Amino acid sequence: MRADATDMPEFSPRQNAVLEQALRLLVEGGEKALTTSGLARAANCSKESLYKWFGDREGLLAAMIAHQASKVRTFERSGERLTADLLRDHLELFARDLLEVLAGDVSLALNRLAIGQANREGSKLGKLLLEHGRRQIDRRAMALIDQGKRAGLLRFDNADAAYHTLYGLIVSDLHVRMLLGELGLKDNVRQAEKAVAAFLSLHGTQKQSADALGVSAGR
Amino acid sequence: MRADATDMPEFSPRQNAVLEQALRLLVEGGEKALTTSGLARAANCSKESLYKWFGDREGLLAAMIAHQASKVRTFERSGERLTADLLRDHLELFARDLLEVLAGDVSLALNRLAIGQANREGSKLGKLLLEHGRRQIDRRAMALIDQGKRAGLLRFDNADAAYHTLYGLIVSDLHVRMLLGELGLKDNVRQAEKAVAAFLSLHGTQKQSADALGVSAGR
DNA sequence: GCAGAACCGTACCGTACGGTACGATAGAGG
DNA sequence: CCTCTATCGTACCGTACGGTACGGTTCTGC
Repeated sequence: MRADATDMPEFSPRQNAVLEQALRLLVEGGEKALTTSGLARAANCSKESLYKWFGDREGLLAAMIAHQASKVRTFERSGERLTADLLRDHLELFARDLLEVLAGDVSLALNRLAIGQANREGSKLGKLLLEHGRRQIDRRAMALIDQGKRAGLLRFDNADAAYHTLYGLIVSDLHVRMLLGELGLKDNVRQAEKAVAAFLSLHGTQKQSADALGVSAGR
Repeated sequence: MRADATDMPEFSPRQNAVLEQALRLLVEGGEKALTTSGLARAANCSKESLYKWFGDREGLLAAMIAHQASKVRTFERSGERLTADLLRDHLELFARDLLEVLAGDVSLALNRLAIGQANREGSKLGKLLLEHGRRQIDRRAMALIDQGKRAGLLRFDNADAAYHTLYGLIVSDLHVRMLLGELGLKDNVRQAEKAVAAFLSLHGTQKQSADALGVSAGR
């Protein structure tokens, strides 16, 4: 289950159940629906226990983020010999997963919560969300494009910059739009394909067919 | 001043001054600092007037967005004959302006406010922010890349998709990171250059030097 | 079977917010 | 000079939140 032994408290099953209820309340009604009284009622626990377990409200929010992050594990299946097609497949899979994660109810709700809490410089929640939520996905992508470079399929100077390019091509302003309440894409798969095609056109070592880039006839 | 006669109420000078104070409070202390009592105190007006002018708290927030949007006007200087260098310059200028706008205190505060308010499907504030705040910048970029295509300098099937590609290359996940409390880029200019170089590599009709793409030696 | 801890449900407290009401003040118009 | 309107400052109200306290109940270890 848990690959790396990242310190962190870890919560009891009972506490996890309460955190799950908290996430449900947050998803369904936004931050204003997540009150201590409401959570105690929904989770059949006492407010006293909430404060005993999580300290205060901010501690509860932090625990919710940690709890949610602990549920998401990315399998790093490296090993296999990379070909151009295989690299493209993995990149597209990553893109689809990324789009799916960002569009998830819980992810959107937690991001809205942390963003609403943040002011200029220094949101505990924001930092926590970035570290816990992003680290997994970042590592997966970085490992992938690094592998692509070692296999001679990608070329770039700065792996971090290349990753940000990939991220931007996949997500564009979609994340912010969804955070603001807009609906997601109709076709994540096509978006993933187009983003990866563009990325390979920029950083791939092999000639890319222009079809998937949408620069010639078609669709 | 106002180019297009977009309906909308427009506020009196006094009301604008109050809205300016409201923005200041929001920027300095986040949403929790923007209370009706606090605003009345800061702006030397009565709460009664606030409710008379803006209806209720949500009306006030909407008025703040409208007020801020009314201050941002993009000059569409078209006309001139486009060359490849000119197109690149204009794209880079657009990229720099976009990065600067997104990193602005007021923009971040308003986006945080609207996002914090939003839950799944249907945030009045979110829709308002998207329409008022984004329309200007979108139109400017669309006009630019459309012009580029007519001049034979760009090629793409879907102008909207091309614009989103440009946007993603420029912004990547920077906007969300800043919304979460992270600091902005150290060098907006370089980011703008790299993004435009990548965009031209994808959709330009002329060969792009690989230098600016960061794929060869040279930092 | 019993002691102790953990926990639940409820009641309670102080505070601060959104929104309303009211008397006082100040210009504008005649 | 008088009146009307707009606004200010303050006081007020109901509500609902975060956080605490307490008695009753269940669970655990011995």
